[in-house]
Amino acid sequence: MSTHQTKQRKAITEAILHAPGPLRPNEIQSLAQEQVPRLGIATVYRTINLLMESGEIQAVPIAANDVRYEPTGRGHHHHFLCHRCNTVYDMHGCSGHMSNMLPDGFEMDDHEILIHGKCATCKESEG
Amino acid sequence: MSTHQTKQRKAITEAILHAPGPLRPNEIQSLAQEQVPRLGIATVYRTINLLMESGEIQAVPIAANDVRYEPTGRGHHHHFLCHRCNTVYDMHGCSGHMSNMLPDGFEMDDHEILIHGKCATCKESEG
DNA sequence: GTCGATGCAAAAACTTTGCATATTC
DNA sequence: GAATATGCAAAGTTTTTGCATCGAC
Repeated sequence: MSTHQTKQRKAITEAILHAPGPLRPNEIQSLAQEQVPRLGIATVYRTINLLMESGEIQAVPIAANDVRYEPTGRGHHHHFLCHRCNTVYDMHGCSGHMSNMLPDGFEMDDHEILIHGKCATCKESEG
Repeated sequence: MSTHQTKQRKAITEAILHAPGPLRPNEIQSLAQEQVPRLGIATVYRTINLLMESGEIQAVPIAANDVRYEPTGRGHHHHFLCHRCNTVYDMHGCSGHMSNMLPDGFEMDDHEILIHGKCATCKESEG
């Protein structure tokens, strides 16, 4: 199965690529609608699933009923969730010592870290 | 608002408490139905939300459309998701050096780590 | 007996699918 | 022109809410 390059797919891919952190499906739709106003949510979900299967993006589970999507290929990084503004930020500089937690006989492929707290912007505005 | 002690709430709480790792709502229902066969899913969700508000349990986001719930008070620990059997295991022994990733001006409250891989049972059975 | 909790069913929210039309190659 | 992609609407899922009844205190 080959795929066609459409303005919808381009707008969706670029929205995800240019975002500073992972986005929710409805956020992806809103951003992509700046390029394609009539873009439907079904196309967003279909495109998300295609991009997931092709490995171009990945899901970032943040909380109950809150999954966001980000491009693969930003290098190894982790995430910060601000509990005031609900933004997820990318963080770099993982020290990587995880294997001491691994139970005997378990095999690790990957790991993800989510830090919870308050971001600099929210700290400033609220003290 | 005070709360009543009911066999439903007891069964749900005990299902979560006695599980070896975090559970999905439908898994909680199935387990609790061993004590209360007519237990409805609405009661499960209502109880999950109550227990979350009171801080007795917490959500563990695992993947898109996969949140599980576990008791607080198991001490600091993290999770392992087996991609063969889809079980989530608790892991202890976090080394805890996260702050080197924290951007300037950000404040960290907590962190969670999810390791992906293959568990010992699946490794044995599949090689 | 009062107030909170439950079960069921309806509603809301989120995600996927079917299908006629439109777009890409 | 053939094959894929889209938008819309309908169907599936998951989670929440309304309400009459039941159960705890």
